Amino acid sequence: MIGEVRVSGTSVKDVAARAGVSVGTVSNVLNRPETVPPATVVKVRAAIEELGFVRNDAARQLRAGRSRSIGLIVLDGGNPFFTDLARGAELEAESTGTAVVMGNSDQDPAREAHYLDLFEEQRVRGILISPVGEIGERLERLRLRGTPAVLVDRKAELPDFASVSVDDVAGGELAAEHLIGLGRRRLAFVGGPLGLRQVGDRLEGARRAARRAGIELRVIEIPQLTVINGREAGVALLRETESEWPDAVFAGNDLVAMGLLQAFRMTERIPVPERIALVGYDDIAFASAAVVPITSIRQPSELIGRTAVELIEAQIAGSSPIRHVEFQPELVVRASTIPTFTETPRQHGPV
Amino acid sequence: MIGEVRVSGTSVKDVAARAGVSVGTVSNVLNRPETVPPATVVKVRAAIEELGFVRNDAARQLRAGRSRSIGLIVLDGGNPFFTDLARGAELEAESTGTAVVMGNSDQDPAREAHYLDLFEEQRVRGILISPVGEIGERLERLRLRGTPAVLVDRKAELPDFASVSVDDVAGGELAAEHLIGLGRRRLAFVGGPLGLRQVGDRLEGARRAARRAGIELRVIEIPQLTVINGREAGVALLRETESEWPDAVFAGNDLVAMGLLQAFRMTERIPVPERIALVGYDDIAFASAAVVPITSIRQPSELIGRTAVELIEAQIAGSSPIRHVEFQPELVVRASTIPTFTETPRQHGPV
DNA sequence: CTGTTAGCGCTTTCAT
DNA sequence: ATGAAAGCGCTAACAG
Repeated sequence: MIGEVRVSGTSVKDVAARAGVSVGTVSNVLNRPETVPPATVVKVRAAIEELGFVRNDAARQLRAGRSRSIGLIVLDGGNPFFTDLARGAELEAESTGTAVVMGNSDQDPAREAHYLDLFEEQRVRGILISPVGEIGERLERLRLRGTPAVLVDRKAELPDFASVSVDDVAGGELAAEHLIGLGRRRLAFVGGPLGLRQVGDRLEGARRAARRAGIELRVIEIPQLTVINGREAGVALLRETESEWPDAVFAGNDLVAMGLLQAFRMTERIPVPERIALVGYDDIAFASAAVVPITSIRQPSELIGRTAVELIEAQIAGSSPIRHVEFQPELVVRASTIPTFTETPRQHGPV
Repeated sequence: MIGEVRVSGTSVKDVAARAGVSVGTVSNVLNRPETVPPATVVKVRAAIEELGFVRNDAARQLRAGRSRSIGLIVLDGGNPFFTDLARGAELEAESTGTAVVMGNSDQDPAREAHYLDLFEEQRVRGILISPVGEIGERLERLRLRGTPAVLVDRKAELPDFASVSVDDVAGGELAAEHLIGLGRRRLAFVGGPLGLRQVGDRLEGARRAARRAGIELRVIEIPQLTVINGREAGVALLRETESEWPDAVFAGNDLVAMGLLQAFRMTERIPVPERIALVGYDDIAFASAAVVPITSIRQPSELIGRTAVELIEAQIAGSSPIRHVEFQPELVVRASTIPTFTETPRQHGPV
């Protein structure tokens, strides 16, 4: 039924015995084969093969003091924005033989703390985190104990913290200016929680643009940036008398925009963009494939991931002149704001 | 600039010294506080706090012989199907204090092997894998050395292998029967690589249904099940003379279906489903939000993940009566096959 | 109830 | 070029 299962694995000692050499030599074959005579290498490799020896990483790490992984904590594992970011981080880390392990906080501070503890216990090389709340202090303690961290998708408040962010205020302005430039006058922002920096900043940017144009900006807060919450907000909105409706909505991210779109198109039949124009955020691959392709604010997700890993490595090397990188977002116009706009697929990315 | 960084962390020994107890007691406070007098616990906890002690997981694992993680290897980290599956696995694992670490093989056997090696070196509790090719032998060796594995999204060929799968042949039949039932007579299957079991099975199911109905099924193979490949296949298809076009396409998964849809709607203006009907596979959340909501074959992705973790745990416990679980897929009809169909959002799932 | 100790498997001096 | 031995930090068995 279940077959022979060797409970305790074979160790370097067994390999050494089998090959008729010492454990030191086995270790050398494993880590610096060039320092060992070819004949010995062959012998040892054969023994490894015969015994089915597999190096115990825990022992290795214990000895080394640090693991060869980088921890990544994201706000929403299901959001393609973070998936893309993670892939960028992986690609960058791969080149130095480092693995990226991802944890999903789901915007829950407790889960966030849990992963922080876990990663610290694992002695990861560094932590990339898109934080839920204020964790400067926690990260500072971490650093003092030897685990560097880099904030991703959020600018560091504390001076000596590395971070890779995108200017969300500018992004919010881009979105609102685009809508206002289109002649829209009844703007609404749908997103949340507003306490989340990214969301707050995007709203702030939109507010500035609205103020400049002398128009109002209605704020509809939702608990999370998800399709479901977007759809619910959309349904609720449509229950109001039509004269109350906005003529343009800026969604906190593309998932919310997709939810709103579903509500507008399904529950009722509100033409987008004719009756209500819609702008999302992140430019995830699926935004261009939506019922109505969604105008969005693009963030260089993969690049953010890559850069964050670079900053970690720089911090480890201790030769870090760059402490903070901020990218600029970019407006990508599609049919959800301009009716006759020819749908264009996303230019880059693997999808 | 970078502040004091304590290179070597504090250990149980330091904590013991600080608290004026022995290391054994510290360990007891950490692992079995109920066996230690409250006063001592307080003292030790205070010392831990003051020293900023963080348990070294590598040492713990070395001692324990196994880690508290489960490895998951997926074919496509960007595919929401696998994201959902991973979340199911995490939720299930969480209850026993186990972490799930995910590796993305991207359908590359080399990357797959890499993660397999990595996970084995890490002495994970078990491995969940959606394999690229035939790896029965490799998994058998793994099991012999003490690491159980469960195939996910694929039925095990070898008798004594646990697996959690969905009947892809039945899924393919469902899709094709639906299209045929709608009166379509020129069917095409777009997907690949055909060597990938899931893809091959879905095609096989479609073939059976077609044969039964006495109609042809054209096969268009693409290198990967991605939006890009789907789009390219769609564009190529439309370059043929119109009389050659199929009137119904069954896509290997929803990503491919979305790509095809983009091609049909953008490059040219082919009405879906009037001119060409379209069925996808997986029923990812985004399928219902597509330009034309996509009819799809639903797989219980989260449940697959949960179940796989259960099977691993059962295997570890050695009390496993169930070795193989197979779920049945389900047809979800949307506008991409029935023109007047009222768009329905996905009923379940968090998005 | 608490302290002492052996040892998990590996790497890395230090000798030979 | 290779071998012997120390020690990374933790836990559990055993002794007191």
